[in-house]
Amino acid sequence: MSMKSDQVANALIRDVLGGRYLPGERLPSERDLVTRFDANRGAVREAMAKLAQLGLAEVQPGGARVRKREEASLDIIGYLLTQTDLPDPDLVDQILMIFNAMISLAATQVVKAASDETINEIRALLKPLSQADATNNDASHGEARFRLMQHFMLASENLPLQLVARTLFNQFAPNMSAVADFAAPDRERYAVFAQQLDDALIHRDISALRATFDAFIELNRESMTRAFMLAQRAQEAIA
Amino acid sequence: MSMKSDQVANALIRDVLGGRYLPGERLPSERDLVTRFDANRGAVREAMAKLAQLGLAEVQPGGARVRKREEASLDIIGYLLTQTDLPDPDLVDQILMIFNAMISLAATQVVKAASDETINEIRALLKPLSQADATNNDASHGEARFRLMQHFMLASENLPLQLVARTLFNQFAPNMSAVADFAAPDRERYAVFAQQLDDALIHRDISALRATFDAFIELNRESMTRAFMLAQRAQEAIA
DNA sequence: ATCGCCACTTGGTATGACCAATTTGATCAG
DNA sequence: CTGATCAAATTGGTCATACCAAGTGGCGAT
Repeated sequence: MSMKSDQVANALIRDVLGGRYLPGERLPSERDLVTRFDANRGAVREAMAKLAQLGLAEVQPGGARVRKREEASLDIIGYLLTQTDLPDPDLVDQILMIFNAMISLAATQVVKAASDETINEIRALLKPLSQADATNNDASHGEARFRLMQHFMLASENLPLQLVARTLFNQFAPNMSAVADFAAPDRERYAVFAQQLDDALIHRDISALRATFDAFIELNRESMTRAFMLAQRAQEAIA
Repeated sequence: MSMKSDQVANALIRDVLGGRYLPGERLPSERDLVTRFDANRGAVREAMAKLAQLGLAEVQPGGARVRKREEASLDIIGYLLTQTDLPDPDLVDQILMIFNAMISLAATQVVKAASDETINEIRALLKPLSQADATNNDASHGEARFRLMQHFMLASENLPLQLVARTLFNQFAPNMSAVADFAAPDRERYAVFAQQLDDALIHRDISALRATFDAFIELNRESMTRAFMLAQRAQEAIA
């Protein structure tokens, strides 16, 4: 059970992102929302403050107005993903693209500046991914990938980069459970990726690193697209 | 004059980011903050809600605790930049790095998918930057650069990418006024950049595009570093 | 049709009170 | 002395009510 102010905020966010209130339009007054949600004005105010902080509304004496979603905070992504039953594949693709760009940037920084010790730590994390045969199950394979990315992030020592990546991941992950079941990792191609990445790390070869991550992005995108198709089909089968 | 709740929030944010309250530590109770800031509890609660929404504090019945800044929202960047008189050069460098990665990604998407018309629109924006001589003043040169980047963003049609870039820019720009005066654009190198970018756009050459942006990043970084040194010196001259 | 004025609406703040969850610290059993 | 336990104090969450200042909108005068 969540707080009342959060319930109100979530409902309003859903309405705004769903297009019930269009950009520039006036939002109902706090006193009206009190009756609509059967809440206290304090709770409604906290909800409105949250919308304002998310950049979804501009609230002033006289009334609150909806802002364009392009002017909002990154934190609205999570709400956008939950607007529909199944997350919008295009949006997921775009998020993955940025996420990979962040990791690629982190990796570049690591190759440029990290100590040999750090490089070796990361190389150690590549081992579980370099075996093409399924000695580990899908879950542990996923965990290995996660640890690898996380280590790149930490080693980059770039706070805003970490914030972007974390924000995206935290909003992304919980919404992908419906699709995750259909995303079996392509171990062979991951193994190739791991091998190339290892080489790039050893020689501190930035362009090779970039090329490897580009291939990695494609791999991610393909498996995601496939998983989405399967999830879609499964959902239609129910209906 | 801003709202009381904002004043309280800003003060608390400053304290948290400044290390007055360490991660894991308990924040003062809302009732204590009421006396400390001479505000009512509603205002204090809205301030605490803002801290929670920024990911700086975790607030539960029983007390609020500070969270690690790595777990915060991207929206704290602006506050981090204002923590000191002059923004932290390292942080600025990191932000620029991400910002350029975003534009580079946007440009990649544009080259991959945009219509010829869009490509030509962007090429038109390159003209003011392709002249090495100072026919336009520094301000209009800056505006031309801004319009170029903005057009890439819009043309990418990638919402999360726009959100990341906008968030960073909006928090970054207002804090760089103290340094901006010392950042005269290197027109010659920008002209080279514009020419290479034009070629990459014409031939839709992604790798050339990447290489150009890499050079652009370096150009940005160098001019920023130089501007910071000059600003630092000017500030020391006052003191 | 335009401008200026005024009543009304709206958000911002302030008190005071009560509930539920958590924390705290004293107490007690081992 | 250590630990588990339980009751009291503390804390956040919600509610009701009231007042102020800033913006809105409609009215009438020009």
